[in-house]
Amino acid sequence: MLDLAILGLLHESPMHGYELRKQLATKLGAIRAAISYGSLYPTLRRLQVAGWITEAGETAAGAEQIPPLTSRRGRVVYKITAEGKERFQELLAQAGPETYDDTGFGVHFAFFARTDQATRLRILEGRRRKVEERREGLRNVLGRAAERLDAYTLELQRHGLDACEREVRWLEELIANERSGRAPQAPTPPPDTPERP
Amino acid sequence: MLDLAILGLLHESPMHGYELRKQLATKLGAIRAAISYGSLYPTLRRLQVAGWITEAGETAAGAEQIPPLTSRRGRVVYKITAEGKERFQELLAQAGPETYDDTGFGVHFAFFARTDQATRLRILEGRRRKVEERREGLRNVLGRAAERLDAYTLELQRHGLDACEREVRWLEELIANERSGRAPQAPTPPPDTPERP
DNA sequence: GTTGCGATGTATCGGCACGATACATCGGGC
DNA sequence: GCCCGATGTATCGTGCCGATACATCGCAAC
Repeated sequence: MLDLAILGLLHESPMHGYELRKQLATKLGAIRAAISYGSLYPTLRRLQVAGWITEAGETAAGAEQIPPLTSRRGRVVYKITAEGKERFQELLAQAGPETYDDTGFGVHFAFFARTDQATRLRILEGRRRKVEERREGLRNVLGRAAERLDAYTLELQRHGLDACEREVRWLEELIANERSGRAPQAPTPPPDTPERP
Repeated sequence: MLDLAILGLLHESPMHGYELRKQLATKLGAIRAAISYGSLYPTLRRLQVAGWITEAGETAAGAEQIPPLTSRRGRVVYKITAEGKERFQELLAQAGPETYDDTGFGVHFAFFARTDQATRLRILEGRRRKVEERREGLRNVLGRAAERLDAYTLELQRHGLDACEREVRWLEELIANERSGRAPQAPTPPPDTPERP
């Protein structure tokens, strides 16, 4: 999952690790807190040995003429390779089971702008299916096993069920939008075009 | 986190691993899918060497007189010890940062019936604080960095923001209920008591 | 009646991600 | 002059996951 996210961000522009982490935090802020360095740097190394990214060096205007001033470590800027772009598309389009869990779906969705409509529909429907299953499970528990659980546990299930139902509705809207070929999303689209003078 | 969940379930009754996994799935169905055996069995071992649980053997009515019929492996039933019960209370009441993330809070909440009101309030408020921070982060991104993100990413943030706002409202309700000393929760409590004849 | 399949049941292995920690530089406020 | 918070790279131990292996049981189809 990290592979996809990192390749996606480096697809937009080269970056060093620290910056990558910050961008990841804003781009995926709705999904996960912030990626740990204990995940980031090993992943970068993995992507590098696989040939999907390369070190670009820090040779911007005004560097390099003072190379070992104080044995400066220097930021390591990574950029995506051609193979990396292919890998990115592959990861983005492929649909394993982990594509539909909370994190996996979130990451895929965040890069929907780089996919085709068919893939978007496939992923949205897969996610819907998974959330519906979860919803049915919660409904069953609330229906049949309700008397065997305490009030707090039940309240937790109710809240979870509510979240599932909301997400399904949200997904339905997105799917309808995709099918009608409309723009990504317009939250309650305005009755008439306000950009027109 | 698994430690708390397992000790909590074994606190209710002794169980073997498979059953534990199923109960966990229904009790925490709103929080997480189902615990992996690759987590469950090592955790059970860990709890056992720590002295918090013990093997209770499978000596129910009608076993043991046919011990090695076909070299039967036999189910391993675990039960909680007195130290385990202490540990459970300790884990349940202690509030580290991981107590307030999605999973951690969910597990704690699922066992709220075994806590005192002060602890419940502390955890509910800690969780609220954390969700509020997340909410503010999303509001900032949607406000300031909106034009630098594509429509799908923005929609993801909107959906995340909505979920945060809902959860904060939910927590507010729960906190108000706790403070008023009322029963755990009553989703729009009925106007008059229907259990009375 | 046997065969085969799904549920029950215990267990390990490789790999990913996390939190804690260490270390170094830089700019600015006190 | 000094410290502190932001920037920046990196490793280590540990928890948890998915895949996999293996064994038993009841029962339904043939």
